[in-house]
Amino acid sequence: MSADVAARRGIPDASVARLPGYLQALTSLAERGISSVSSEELAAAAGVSSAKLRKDLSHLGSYGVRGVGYEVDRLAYEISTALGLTQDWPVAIVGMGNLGRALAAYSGFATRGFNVIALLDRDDSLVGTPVGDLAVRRMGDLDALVRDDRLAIGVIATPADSAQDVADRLVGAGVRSILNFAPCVLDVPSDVMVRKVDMSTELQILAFHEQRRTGELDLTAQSGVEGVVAL
Amino acid sequence: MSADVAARRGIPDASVARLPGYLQALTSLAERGISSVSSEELAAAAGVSSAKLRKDLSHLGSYGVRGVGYEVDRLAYEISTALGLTQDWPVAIVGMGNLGRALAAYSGFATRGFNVIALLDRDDSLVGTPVGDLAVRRMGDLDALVRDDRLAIGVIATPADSAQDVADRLVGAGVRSILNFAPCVLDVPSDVMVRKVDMSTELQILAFHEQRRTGELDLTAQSGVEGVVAL
DNA sequence: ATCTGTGAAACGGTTCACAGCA
DNA sequence: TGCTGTGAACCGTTTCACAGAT
Repeated sequence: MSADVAARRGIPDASVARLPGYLQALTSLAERGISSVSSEELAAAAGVSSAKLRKDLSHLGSYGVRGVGYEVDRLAYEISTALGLTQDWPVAIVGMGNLGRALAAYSGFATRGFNVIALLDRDDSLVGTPVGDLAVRRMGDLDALVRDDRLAIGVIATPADSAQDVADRLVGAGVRSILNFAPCVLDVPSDVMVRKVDMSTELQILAFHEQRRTGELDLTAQSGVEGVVAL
Repeated sequence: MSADVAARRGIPDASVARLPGYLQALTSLAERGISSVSSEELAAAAGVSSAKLRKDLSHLGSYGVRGVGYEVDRLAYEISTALGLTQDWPVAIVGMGNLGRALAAYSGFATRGFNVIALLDRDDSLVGTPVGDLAVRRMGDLDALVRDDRLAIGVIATPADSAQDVADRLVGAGVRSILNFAPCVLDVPSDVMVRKVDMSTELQILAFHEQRRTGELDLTAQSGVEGVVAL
């Protein structure tokens, strides 16, 4: 009755999220002149278990050779194809503060499949300022970018309080994939995909574990105690 | 027989990862003068389902009132305590390239529970350069930072090829929590926690879904076809 | 009447263990 | 023999649905 996930070209989300890591590891292996890997070796390089790696790759097809392993170049090509990186995706970065400028200068974008075609800022006094190879443009240019340059992905690098407004403009212009660096939740239509990157969140998760670790010393003495509340 | 996870103060990883989001939402509500929320409202503000929110909060304790909801300040305090944000965590950023400088200038750190106490770079010619309030220091200062300033969290903002070396030095100095912005896997002892933030990975995940979407048009005509391979 | 807190069911993802192929 | 590809068991997470508190 319900649409079978695997049947409709469906790779599980968790697998998709790991494919870039495999691609990174494969690229690194290729640079070192290695042309063939076992699932064990590639898994170690990507920081996952070999069973997980094999299961992930099985969703793409059968590109390994039993008893031998995977050909590095071939597998890298297949993963690139699965991720849609055989074409270059035009990206626009919105918000030219510290973070936005750092992202604009980041060479990792161009490395694999992405092309920063525009830098935008809501503040018209910044418009025209050169940042790297590009000049800052105004938000109003968004529609033209989507129409003429097939802009597909927007990166929000603004403060939290203008992020929703920027998201609305991106969506209005036809962008349906957003990478959000602002520390807030974006409200977008259900057909728009948002991924969030937030360093405070990551640090807070680290803090949780760090705190647990240092607090452990006091607890080992009296095990089983549950009702200890600090107040 | 096996140690019960929940009994030993164990909050599930998935819940911990969402607590910062709840805290963000609560802070935002508090700023708007709202002092009480239902699980439904808070869940909407944090972008999750209300059932998930309630289950997450239930791991911290019973801080809501049935028939009423949660007191904003109280819940924010409880989550802060659970995350270990009642104390300020000293953080060092390693790598003073574009990204490192942007992170150093990022005000979001100080906002909640973190204090950037040092900026480091392997390149001694950068040592002494002022970046914001701080001057760049040499890697050799790490031991002193851990010993004298209780440095607990290291942020790696170097290129990929020096990230492992930096991680080794951080671990050697006694840092056991690392936030890695370099696009590579770090090899560290099992008691060291690493979290990775990688914008290329995030963009590649977006590209996958974007590609799926545009490819969909061709597939809708002939449903159920599985063996279509682009080669 | 309302909304939290939570067992129980359903789901998705991971790990196991081995059949299948070179 | 060696390593991939995969059904089946397992485990953590999410969702459901309602008992319990105010």
